[in-house]
Amino acid sequence: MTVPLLAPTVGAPTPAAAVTTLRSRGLRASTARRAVLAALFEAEAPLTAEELAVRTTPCSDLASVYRNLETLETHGLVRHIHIGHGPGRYLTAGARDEFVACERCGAFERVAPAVLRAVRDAVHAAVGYRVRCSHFPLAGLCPACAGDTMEDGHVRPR
Amino acid sequence: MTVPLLAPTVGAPTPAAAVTTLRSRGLRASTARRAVLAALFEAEAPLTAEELAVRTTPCSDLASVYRNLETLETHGLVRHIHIGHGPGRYLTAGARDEFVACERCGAFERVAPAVLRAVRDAVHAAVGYRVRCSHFPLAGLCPACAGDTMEDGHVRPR
DNA sequence: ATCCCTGCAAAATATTTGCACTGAT
DNA sequence: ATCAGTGCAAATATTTTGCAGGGAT
Repeated sequence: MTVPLLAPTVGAPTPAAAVTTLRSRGLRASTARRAVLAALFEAEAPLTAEELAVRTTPCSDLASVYRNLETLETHGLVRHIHIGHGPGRYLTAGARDEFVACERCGAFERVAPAVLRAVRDAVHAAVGYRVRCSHFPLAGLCPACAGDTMEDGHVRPR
Repeated sequence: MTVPLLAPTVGAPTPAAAVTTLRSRGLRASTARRAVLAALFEAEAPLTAEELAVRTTPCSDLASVYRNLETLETHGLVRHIHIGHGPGRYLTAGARDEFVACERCGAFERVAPAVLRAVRDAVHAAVGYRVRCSHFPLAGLCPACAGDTMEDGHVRPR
């Protein structure tokens, strides 16, 4: 896939703007590509390739969805995150948001840059790594799942 | 796989101790199981199921390695982590270490609990999640890869 | 002797690739 | 008219599961 790890966020505010960007790079605005872009811009949450294929048939099939997501990602219009063990989830690349994800239920949400600044500083000072949670979210338990945690560290069975 | 998310760390200091634990739980100390345990206790770093299968043939095949890792994990003798996109990596469950992993080169290392306390506090205060980096490591760039980072956010091509 | 555990093969999940054809430019 | 991009099928990678036979207790 060769996703640039720290590509500058290019992004585009609308599908039309994305199409313009594509053309300016010498890429074609095919029906399948437009359909994927439209679905991503309409989506309220990050979508899997499978979900995108469903929403774009008969305009696009799964293999083309993957190929187009890769192309769009290479050109900074799309990016994806990995929530737990599940399939990758794609989103438009406007904001370089970072995420926390619940290991137990798969819930996830955006984390404010300010919070992560503290995280980055602590980890950088300790081990020299530059933390970045925009591709692999910070893992943990969401409030609801953490509420199930008992004193001894077990998770209460549901 | 149903790995208990917050199972208490049982662990065992040696393969022999692990065998004792197995027997006390009514499980059998089969040749394949002993071979997997021996390989994990000898390993310097976390191993993939594939690597374990290679190191244990002809004592154990890949499907049995997976089944045994699951059993051993359920009983708190083994655990695994996910480094980037790669296959899961298994290790003995003695210490409930947490990790940071480099998204670029796959390097990883343990993070001191004290450092993560700061991380956990910051994230819990901000979004209510309880951060835990023992299964999905904190992601970022290792010092070497971060050194390749240029001012504008690009990663310098190699 | 019981039955947990094994090997082998096939399935499941997620993603990638080969190839001939079609549509955007 | 060109050739980037497409659909379809097959391949790849990781992990799981069904089943009949074997070994630990």
